[in-house]
Amino acid sequence: METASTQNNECPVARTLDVIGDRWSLMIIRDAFDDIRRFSEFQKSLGVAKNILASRLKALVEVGVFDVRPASDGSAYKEYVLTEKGQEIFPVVVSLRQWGERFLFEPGETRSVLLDNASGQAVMPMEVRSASGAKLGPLDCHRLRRVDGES
Amino acid sequence: METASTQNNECPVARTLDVIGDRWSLMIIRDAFDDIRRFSEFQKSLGVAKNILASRLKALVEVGVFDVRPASDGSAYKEYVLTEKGQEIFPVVVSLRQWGERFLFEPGETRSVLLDNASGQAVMPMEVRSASGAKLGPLDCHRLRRVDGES
DNA sequence: CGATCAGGTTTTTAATTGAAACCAGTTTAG
DNA sequence: CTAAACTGGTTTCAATTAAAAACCTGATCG
Repeated sequence: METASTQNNECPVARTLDVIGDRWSLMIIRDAFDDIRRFSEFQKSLGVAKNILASRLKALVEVGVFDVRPASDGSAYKEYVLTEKGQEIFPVVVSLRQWGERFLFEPGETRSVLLDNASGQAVMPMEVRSASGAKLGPLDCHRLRRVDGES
Repeated sequence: METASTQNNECPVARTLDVIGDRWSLMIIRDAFDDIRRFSEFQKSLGVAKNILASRLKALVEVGVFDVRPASDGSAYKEYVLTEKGQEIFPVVVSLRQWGERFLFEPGETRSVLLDNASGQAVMPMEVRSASGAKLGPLDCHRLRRVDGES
């Protein structure tokens, strides 16, 4: 599944894409945020071939994004639930969603929107911010190669 | 390139992944945020086959993420620069990066980090927020199907 | 003028995807 | 209690896609 070129890459973006960056993984995770847990539910929702779904779920479990556990309804079947690591993908999915909402829909076109349960209002657009809270664009940042844990 | 199943999907996440959700597109865009502009620079940075790079750049230009224009150094060659639509992918790339930094590196391992030019400090972790500014987790939100522009 | 470089395209081969059939264990309906 | 249907897959095979390498055209450099 992983390519040797990106696997040991020191760029975190590359590593992330290697783990969850294929066509279906992020769709599966999106569904999981919508409380889908069982194989057949994922398959119905996504329309993906069962062999592909099986291989993706297996990979996502191996990498620690999902846990497999007995179904909560007491049946003998399994369910796939996001680990904390998986839940923390939420900002990625929301930023993908917001970009699509803004640039990929015609005015008047039907779409699904993400609402805050408490207020019923749409969530805020996500922004990159500096330590002091200022909004940062791509030109306000730079990458630096660094060893973690250095003094 | 696009699948019929996701193309007319009303889920913005699905549409976004259809446009920029393949193995290389987001890597190309990440490089663009790092001021890479020319074909040969992308190729050298990514190590991707030239035909794949060419097809991705072409698709990304068609979809309005990149503009092609004459090289800024006055030579007869081209360069690929992000449109506004492309620049707005920044939050997606940063959230991918931050997830990878947090979950995909061992302590002490070399990585690249993203710093604010002004302060030299790392950027803040991205968060999903409600209209009132409260941090929202996946359980605090729900999706709703809606027609845009309704009164 | 010849060599080299930028920016691809074409060809060929390898890997991945997806559809469909199949299958074992589980649950439900009668 | 038994047959039918459902769950969660695996296997097989055809078709699509990706990747490597060779090739090509025009631009630039020496």
